[in-house]
Amino acid sequence: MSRASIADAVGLTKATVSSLVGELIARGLLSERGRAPAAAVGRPGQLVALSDETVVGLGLEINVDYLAACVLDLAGGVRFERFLRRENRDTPIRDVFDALGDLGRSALNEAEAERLIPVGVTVAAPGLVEVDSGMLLMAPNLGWSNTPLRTEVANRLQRPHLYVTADNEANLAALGELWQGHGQEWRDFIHISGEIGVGAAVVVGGELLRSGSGLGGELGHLSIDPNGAECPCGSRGCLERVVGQEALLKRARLDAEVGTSIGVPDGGVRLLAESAERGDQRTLDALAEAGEALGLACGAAVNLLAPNTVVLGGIFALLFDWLADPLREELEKRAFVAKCSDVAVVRSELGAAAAVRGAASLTLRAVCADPYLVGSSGR
Amino acid sequence: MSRASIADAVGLTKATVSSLVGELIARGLLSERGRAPAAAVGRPGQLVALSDETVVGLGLEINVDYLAACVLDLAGGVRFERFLRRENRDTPIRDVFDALGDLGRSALNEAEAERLIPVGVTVAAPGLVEVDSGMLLMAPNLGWSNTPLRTEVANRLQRPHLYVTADNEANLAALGELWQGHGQEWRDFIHISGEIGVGAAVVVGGELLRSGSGLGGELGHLSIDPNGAECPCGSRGCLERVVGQEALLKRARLDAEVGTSIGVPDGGVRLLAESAERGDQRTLDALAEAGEALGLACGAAVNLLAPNTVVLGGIFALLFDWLADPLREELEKRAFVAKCSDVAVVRSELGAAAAVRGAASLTLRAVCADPYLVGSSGR
DNA sequence: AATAGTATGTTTGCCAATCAAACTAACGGG
DNA sequence: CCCGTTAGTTTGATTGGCAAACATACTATT
Repeated sequence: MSRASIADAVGLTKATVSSLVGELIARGLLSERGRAPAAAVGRPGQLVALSDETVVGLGLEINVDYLAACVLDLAGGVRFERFLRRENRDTPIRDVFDALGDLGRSALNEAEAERLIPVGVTVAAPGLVEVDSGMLLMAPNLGWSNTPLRTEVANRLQRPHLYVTADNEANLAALGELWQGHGQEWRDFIHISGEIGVGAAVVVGGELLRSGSGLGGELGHLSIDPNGAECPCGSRGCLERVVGQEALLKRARLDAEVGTSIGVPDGGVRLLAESAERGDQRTLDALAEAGEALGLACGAAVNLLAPNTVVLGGIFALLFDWLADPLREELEKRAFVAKCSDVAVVRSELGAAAAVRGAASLTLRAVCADPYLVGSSGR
Repeated sequence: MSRASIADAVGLTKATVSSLVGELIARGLLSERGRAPAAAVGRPGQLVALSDETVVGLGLEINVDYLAACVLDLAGGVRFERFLRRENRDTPIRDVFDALGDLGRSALNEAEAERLIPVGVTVAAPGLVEVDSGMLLMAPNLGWSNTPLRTEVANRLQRPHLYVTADNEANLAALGELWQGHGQEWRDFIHISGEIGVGAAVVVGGELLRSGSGLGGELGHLSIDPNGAECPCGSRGCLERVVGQEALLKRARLDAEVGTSIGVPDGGVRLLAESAERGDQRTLDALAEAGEALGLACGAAVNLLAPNTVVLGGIFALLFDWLADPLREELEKRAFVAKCSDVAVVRSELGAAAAVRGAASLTLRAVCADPYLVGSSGR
């Protein structure tokens, strides 16, 4: 954008914008990018854009069956991204953190080798995270509880000046989709993260919904059949028992094979997708049922919140083709609201990468919100 | 509060607060109210409070079986409140508006007789309201659609300078509870309005959640039994078919009697409450079942949004004693989130009055947000 | 009763963010 | 080659808020 168009968009004067832009360029957050394509008449503007050669954010993710790291620059460029397939359930917690620390340090090293300045780190985890303290209070699918996520990670990165934040994986995935994917256009959407567990995050008006308690988003434990099978959570007929990765594998009778594929990238999902691709009936049935169950659950959420889009993320992004139609059909039936306004059901753009990307973006957003952070070493 | 404590609370200097308070007193929005009760040491502060003798807001409500009006002053005092029992379903729409107009005008007249200055009007209606245009797009329980709520009301009030707004009844009831009831303490709650239909509104962080489309809150059409009875909405097993006022009456076998009681204040609910009071088994069963169904539906909402409180409003406030226990029990079972943080289930403080109160408050909030509105005649 | 201590509210001068308006710069078209 | 048009900058004025000193009102101590 040119200075003039920025002034127009934010409602400040050209004069004010000019001086602010000047300051941000001096700090290296913005850079000039040639002239605008001379429109009709008048002097063409100087384009300014977020700089891609100064500040970067690091995102880290601990999930049940992988670790991930991602470095993003302000312009949205992915400067580093690596997934490390790894079963994190039955290994000692400190081994997991050691592995994540190694991954994070190598990401930082690569960034610094390119003369980029990391300004912060956000750690995503599949469970209930207390943002202020950086504690992972409870992660049922990981089997962890009361783990000091932030300090464990911070201690291993060897960058004491870096501010480390921790947040919930489902929330960060939605933010990833919001900032890196098409989220800005949707503005009101529900992002469903299918992994071993099933989570959801709600974006209203381009803003992530955060409850006071930091909990929420437990779509996986929505009861879709009040008299259905028992769930360890104490309820019956929970969505997760039908559409969670392990439930899907079991229902498709692929759970025997998956044992042999631990350590294979995208172990379980890959198996499911391949089996569906081959036209295996049991798999197709399981997926159709899952789509229907998701539709029922989404119906509840849509009736309550009336988003304009439902985004299928995580493993559901890979399985989208088999889930979408039954989901839409059920949603149409169940959601009163969907009769007045169209609700689109779409595949996540980032898939399993959404959460790390969101994590990396979150730190960068903090810089955008307060550019004085840069240079003043962390917070 | 004294000026000093305000300064402390909002983070401005005493100097700044002093000058702002001065301005607001000059405009008549604040007034001094004697000295503070000399605390320990030091000079006691001059108390200032929102003035109760200048500005008032008018709230109007159209519901299925009544009309209502309410005048509130800035201090939260109810200066006028009247409910008009009236069956609005099978009467001509213009008759309804005429009656509402009369009610509104008499409210304004009384306010003006007390030398109060009405600054705006908000109309609540049980259906989908497009706030910008003031259109009632659809009100299934009223049988109306595409009714120009705002202009119809504005034309009948004979106060062309007054700005009239229209909004959804469930939303306004939640705002009423937020601003006039205990909502400020809860901050994160779900307000359930039981009337002929069942609606819900969500408050997160002291802020009402509004979806972009203006829809949402259709808790009544949550499917609590995917294979249950058909609902006119096209789905099956909708909550409203079990807990809506007419469903309750039918299940309690009181629907024959209710015909004879049309025109009686609180017709249906009163009957239910009295019958339950008498210990009528069918009524008690119906209410227990309803509580259970509400618990299941709330479980879904709680899992997703993790509020700390669920407020039962509308007719559910009157029936609270019979609904609460089965509701809590079911919620406990169904809501994963409720296991980590306590979710209180409480009776609405304002009951059926919540929506008009919220409507009246909403206009006053507009004044608080922009005090320059006062005196500059409407907007 | 005088004095010290503490907290409230007001006055004063100052600063930084923003604006309006005039000005310079860059481009296309008659 | 000048004119209209739009982009960006310079200039001086306005303003919301701050810090610090002051006046005020009350309690506690001597």
